[in-house]
Amino acid sequence: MPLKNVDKQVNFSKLEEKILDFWHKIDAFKKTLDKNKKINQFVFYDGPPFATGLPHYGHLLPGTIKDIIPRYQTMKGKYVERVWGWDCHGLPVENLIEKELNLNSKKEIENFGIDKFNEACRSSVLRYVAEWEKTVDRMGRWIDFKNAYLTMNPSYMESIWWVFKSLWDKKLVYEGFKILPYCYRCATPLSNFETNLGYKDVQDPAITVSFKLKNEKSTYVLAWTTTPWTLPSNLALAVGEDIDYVKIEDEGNYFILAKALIGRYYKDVSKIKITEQFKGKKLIGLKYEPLFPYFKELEKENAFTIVAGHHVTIETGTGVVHTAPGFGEDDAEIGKANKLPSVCPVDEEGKFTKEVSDYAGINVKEADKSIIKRLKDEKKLIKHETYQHSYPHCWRCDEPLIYRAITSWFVDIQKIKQSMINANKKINWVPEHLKEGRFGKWLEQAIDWSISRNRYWGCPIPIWKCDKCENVKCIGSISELEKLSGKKVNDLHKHYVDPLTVKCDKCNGTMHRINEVLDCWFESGAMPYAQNHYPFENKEKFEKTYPADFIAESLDQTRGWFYTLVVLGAALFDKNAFQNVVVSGLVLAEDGKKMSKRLRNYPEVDYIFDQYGADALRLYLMNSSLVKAGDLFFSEDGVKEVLRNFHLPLWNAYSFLVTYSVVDGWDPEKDIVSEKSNPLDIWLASNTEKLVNDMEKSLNEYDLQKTVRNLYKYLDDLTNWYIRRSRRRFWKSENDADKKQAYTTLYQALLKFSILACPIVPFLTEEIYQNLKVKNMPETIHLCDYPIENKKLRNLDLEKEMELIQKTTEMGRSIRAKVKINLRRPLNSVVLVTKDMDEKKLLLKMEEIIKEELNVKSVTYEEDEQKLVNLSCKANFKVLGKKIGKYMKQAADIINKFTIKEINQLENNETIQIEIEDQKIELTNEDIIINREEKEGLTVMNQSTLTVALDTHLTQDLIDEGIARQFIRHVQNLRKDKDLNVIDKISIYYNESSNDIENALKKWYELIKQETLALDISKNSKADLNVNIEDEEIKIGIEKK
RNA sequence: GGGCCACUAGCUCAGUUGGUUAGAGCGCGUCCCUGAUAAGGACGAGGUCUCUGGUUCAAUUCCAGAGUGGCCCA
Repeated sequence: MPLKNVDKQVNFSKLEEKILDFWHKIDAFKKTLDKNKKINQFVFYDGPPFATGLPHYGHLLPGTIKDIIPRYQTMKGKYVERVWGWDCHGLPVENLIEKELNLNSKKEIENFGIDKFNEACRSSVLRYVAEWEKTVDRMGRWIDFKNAYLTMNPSYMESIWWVFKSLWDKKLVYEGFKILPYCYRCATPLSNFETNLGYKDVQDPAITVSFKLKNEKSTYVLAWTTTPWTLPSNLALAVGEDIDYVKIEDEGNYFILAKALIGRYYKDVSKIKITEQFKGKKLIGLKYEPLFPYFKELEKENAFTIVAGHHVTIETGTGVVHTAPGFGEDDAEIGKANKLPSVCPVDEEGKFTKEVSDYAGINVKEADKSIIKRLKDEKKLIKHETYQHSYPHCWRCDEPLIYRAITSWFVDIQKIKQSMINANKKINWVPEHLKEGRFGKWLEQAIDWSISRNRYWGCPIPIWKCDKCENVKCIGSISELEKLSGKKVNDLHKHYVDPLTVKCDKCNGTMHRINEVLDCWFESGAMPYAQNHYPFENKEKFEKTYPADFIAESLDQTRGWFYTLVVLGAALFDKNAFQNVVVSGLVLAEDGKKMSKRLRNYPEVDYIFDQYGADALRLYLMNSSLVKAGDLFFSEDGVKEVLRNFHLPLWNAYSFLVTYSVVDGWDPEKDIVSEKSNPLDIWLASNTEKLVNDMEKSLNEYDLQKTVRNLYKYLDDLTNWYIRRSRRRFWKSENDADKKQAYTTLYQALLKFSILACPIVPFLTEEIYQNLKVKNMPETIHLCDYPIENKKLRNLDLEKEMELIQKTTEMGRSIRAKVKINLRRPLNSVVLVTKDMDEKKLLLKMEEIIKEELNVKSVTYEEDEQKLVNLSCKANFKVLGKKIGKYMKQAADIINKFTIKEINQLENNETIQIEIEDQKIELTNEDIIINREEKEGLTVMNQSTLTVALDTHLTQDLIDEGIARQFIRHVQNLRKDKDLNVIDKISIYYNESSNDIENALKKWYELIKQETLALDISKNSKADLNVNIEDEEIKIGIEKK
């Protein structure tokens, strides 16, 4: 069947919607999966997003990458299962439900009922699924939503238990006290990645208080803190061993502080009396009186002592650090090192406990003020300031975090760190620097992973503890729990499993589950196992699909999913969970700020789809450093540009083929010819194979930016060289052999290009394919095999030749521009000057193209370039530098002064000897670079060995032909203005004109008729359009016949 | 405070064994071309390759330090 005519006025967005319908109708995605089912797997894992928000560019970006690579691999014959996943658990969901149910604390949740709360979470966690599916579908991403894994499914959670138990059995889980950032409103510790979400600049009170030394008269050590509420828990003071301290006398009292910080407390340093100066070492071991009475008795246990601390600096405060081991990481470490006790008199909700009797029940932050007031009254407050610093806040409720000792469950990262580092060595990171850089560094300094959360909607930690004895049991499956509890278990959520008790096998006591649920990152990291319900089901399948060949997410997952995948992979199997990872960067708004709904500083995703389509967005995102973890300022103009630079040229090339083939009745079913004799055709075919090669290379390297650029480059060659050069071959009226070859070539090029580009721009290429495909070709482009380079079609010489011709004609055009002779006016000849015989041979071969491109009657060759250019030379630094090293500079000076004679000698492969500091250096042709500079006043251009000169001498014939050509052009414009078809015949009219024009028209009468499809040309008053030919106004007009 | 990345034309970015005329696209200016093209092309202006040191015959490139920005960690 001949090709179907296409609409030149194309709406790409509408077209995409049509294609989407088509895919749905034929179930295209499924067919591409079935094609390679179960053979040759290429394993892809999808990282689960939360469905609590709507998808945005930050999702579409990795989503596009996650679509392109699997599409490509599918076309390479791989079976690429793509199953979606939803992250269901965790604080984001809880937070949302709390707001909706107007619950403001853990107590309120518990009063409300954990069961009701959890069910509320369950029922609304998937609220935006429909929107997600719609958007993901619209962007052209193929992925299976129907079988999506849910982290809240019992089977998924059971696998999580198995994972946990495996870690437990390997002794990789322990319970410990850790100082953790803690949100008292949410009553839960936060993971380190969560903490980091909420750093804010805030002002806190900063007070300096005095600690009275024991056994020394009126002597006080000054310490500084921004958390006054931790002072009741003070158990030590830390000093730097090598820091200089001074004792100062001030109105009968003595104060000790770091020498470097005196200025903070005394404006006039000259007036103060320093009575002593010493290193911090001297202070260590001294005892002081507790500031508050609450833990006085701990003095027996070594509290209230001055100790050494590595973290002490003279950056802030007094150089003495107040130490409360229950409330700071450094403090806790110091406490451990000095065998200090630890106290933590603050409850879950951030209120002081009974131990601190005066403030019991008061929120610690609120207690700050009265603590300060009391210290002031007791004259222990030396200074009260406000301090601005960056302090973490809860990312969900905005309350300031506090640091406190918490019972928490940990994964012992230290034990498996080496395995993680080894696993990382096997991972191919794109971009590469992440491997040893950000991710590698992160692994090296990884601390133990706190995996317990004191929350509700999550996977319960499967640990049961005995009420009476120390016995602890980890349960790793539903059946084990059923057996031990004697109850049927259908659901593993907290409100189902917490009531289940187990009889202690050591003391006959009752074992209850511990309170905590798992960090939801643990669940997403366990996705390779849990999505298959491994090891309870799908053992074989799992083994075949682990590790993944490919994953892609954005940079923020370095500490998230990438990390947890690596941790669990290393812990369970001593393996890397994925082999290749493409890391995408951040999509920022055009103003360089974060995209913000509130600021409306970016166009909505749907708007972009409607206006420009998904292909344009995909290309735009892929053709940026986003695909190498770089940032991008999203710009609507950028998307629009894609339409201009990719869609339209491709569409025009396609519609060009279709338009003419329809006119000629050319039919790809019957009229494909195998022979190619025109160099342009051979070149295009070769160039297409080059593209095949380039695409394969860049896609195998996961370099999407390069991939897109390959396409752009090819498209430019196709439209601006091949088609432009070949136009006439398509509209010559005889249906000769050359024309058939041209159709065949362009057809094949467009078809192959479409197939090559279809993983990246799946819609546009499908549309083109649907028209181009013939019998026995797959029903969708995405079922095609990805092309393999056909080396037989490659013609490297020709590729080079064509480059030379392009260069030559560019130079010629540039000369025309310079001397202001436009291309329409023919010239007698172009003179090509080259000494390079190979080059000359090529030029000879392509003479026809050169003549046409430059509109000259003949091409002549010249060897003596010195008529046209001045020769000079300089050293070839790269070559010569390697040979002679430090003599380079002097050699360069000598070479610069070489005369024509010496240059010629070298050019004729003779050698020249020069001498530098008694060193004899032999110079050859290779060691210099010859510069050619066009002689002034000549119409000449030079690039390396090739010089192009135009003979600008005009004859009457040339002038006449130029006139005729201009006349033709005006007529063609008229045809276009009047929307004539390319086959419509016309009559041409013109009015009175000078003899010059008259003569030219007469002389070129036949040419004009032929070019414009005119039946006749006559003087007629119907001519009404003013045009300018050779500075003369005439009127012309046409009429359709 | 530490780590990673970036810094190249007005804007967005390429630029690998270090080699002397540093590129592309967009934008701007001038011109050309238009029988595939809501286009296309040519030419031009526009660069201390962030700065300072070092290594080297030679540094945009390698090293060290500084600055600015982004991200991450604390």
